Amino acid sequence: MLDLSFVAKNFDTVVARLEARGGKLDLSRFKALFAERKRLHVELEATQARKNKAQEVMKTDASKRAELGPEMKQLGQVIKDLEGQLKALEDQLGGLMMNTPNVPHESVPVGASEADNQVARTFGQKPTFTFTPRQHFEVGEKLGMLDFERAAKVSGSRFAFSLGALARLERALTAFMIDEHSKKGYLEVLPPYLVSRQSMTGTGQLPKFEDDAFKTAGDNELFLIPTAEVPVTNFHADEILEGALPKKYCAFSPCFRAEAGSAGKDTRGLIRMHQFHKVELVMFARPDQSMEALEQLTADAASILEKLGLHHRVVLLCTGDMGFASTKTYDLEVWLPGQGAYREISSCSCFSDFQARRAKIRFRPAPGEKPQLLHTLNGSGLAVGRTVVAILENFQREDGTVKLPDVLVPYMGGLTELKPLG
RNA sequence: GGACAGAUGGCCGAGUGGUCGAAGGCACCUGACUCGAAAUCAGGCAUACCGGUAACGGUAUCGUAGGUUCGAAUCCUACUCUGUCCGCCA
Repeated sequence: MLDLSFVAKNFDTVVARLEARGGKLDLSRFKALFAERKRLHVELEATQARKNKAQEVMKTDASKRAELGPEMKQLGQVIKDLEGQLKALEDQLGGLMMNTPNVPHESVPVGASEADNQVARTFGQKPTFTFTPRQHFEVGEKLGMLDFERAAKVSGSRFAFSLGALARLERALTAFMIDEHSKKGYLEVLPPYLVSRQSMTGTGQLPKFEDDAFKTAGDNELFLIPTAEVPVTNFHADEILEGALPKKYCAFSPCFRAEAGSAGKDTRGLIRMHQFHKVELVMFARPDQSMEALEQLTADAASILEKLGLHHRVVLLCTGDMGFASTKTYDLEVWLPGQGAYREISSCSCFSDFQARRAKIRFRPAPGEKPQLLHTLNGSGLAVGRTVVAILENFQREDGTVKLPDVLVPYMGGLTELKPLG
């Protein structure tokens, strides 16, 4: 959520920068609502002050109580009315702001769609093949290790069974990623996979994107996490962090997404699932250091791809392609030779104080100083399922086997390649 | 699922319907003492908004939402959360 008074003071600038995101956003009511809120607020306070003065008299002079009583009661009613009006206004204003995305950072290129994103850097080169590389689902099915048909029978579309060494590969990748990040000072966290409405609101998934989430039926409403970002960022909700920043966490979790609105997209394979695994990096940083933190976090995520030997590029998203809560985002896009395309495997974002304001996460700049909102960041480090995809497509051989990256061999119990299940 | 207890400032914790924005302690800040530190002593120290250059003044906030009352941290109702015990359970 944006800061109300900041928006009020810099209205034209804020609107201009939000419009760079594209889409429709109507803030025309903002100014009128804000002014009316202020007027009501002043009036309410003046009335309350009058009542408090009279109250003071009654407190010391009991004889006036009977005399002033009825008038006080009436004043009380006026105050209640004003409070009601004020609350209605604040609800409207709040609703407006809850559905308003973050302001893009000045270093973000203005653009309408992913076509306007900028490639910041590239690692490695496209591998060459002496045969036509297959898509990952063909490789997986040929190995007998990937089963979409039975998953459809059991759960429906956008689910998969992994079997044998491929299932193990997913587990190995997870352990590898967490070990690498732990070495760099990220504290491993195993978070809850179900969270409250409040937590989903804190990180910005709600109220605007409720359709994208799975939630439990029944009285105890809980949401299946779409990413570990939600529980791990909210880990520090309503807190004042006293220690050194940035604080760094990494968390493995399954992620659940309804994928409403992506019907027809990536219908084959593991790219877009209702359930997938992800190792997430989360940082809490000082506002004056959050941009450096984003560079660091992005580099830390990319280092996994480097160690796996996967060709990829780092893309700076333009204003039109960023997520709702983000002020600046880098995507890591890995090369998939089977698809002949770069695909997102990690998204690293700085949210400035947008999430911190919603979730009330603050820090104390120095002992004795006032707490202030900090900046939150996160990024995938990496999406595990898509990493499996990348390995299958990049390291496949003509005979259908797949060479495993050297760094994973210890995690695979010495296994160096995937061979068809016998 | 059943029974009971609780929710107060950064933390702990006291609190009688008006004298409570709230005792006391810890932490923190400033000063004194000291070569320096510790200890000790003195003072300061909640947040947000409004007005004011400022000093300062005003308003709200004691889990959340309501209610009673001229007046609520204090009484009533509902809700949420936490703790303890019992049951069930990986």
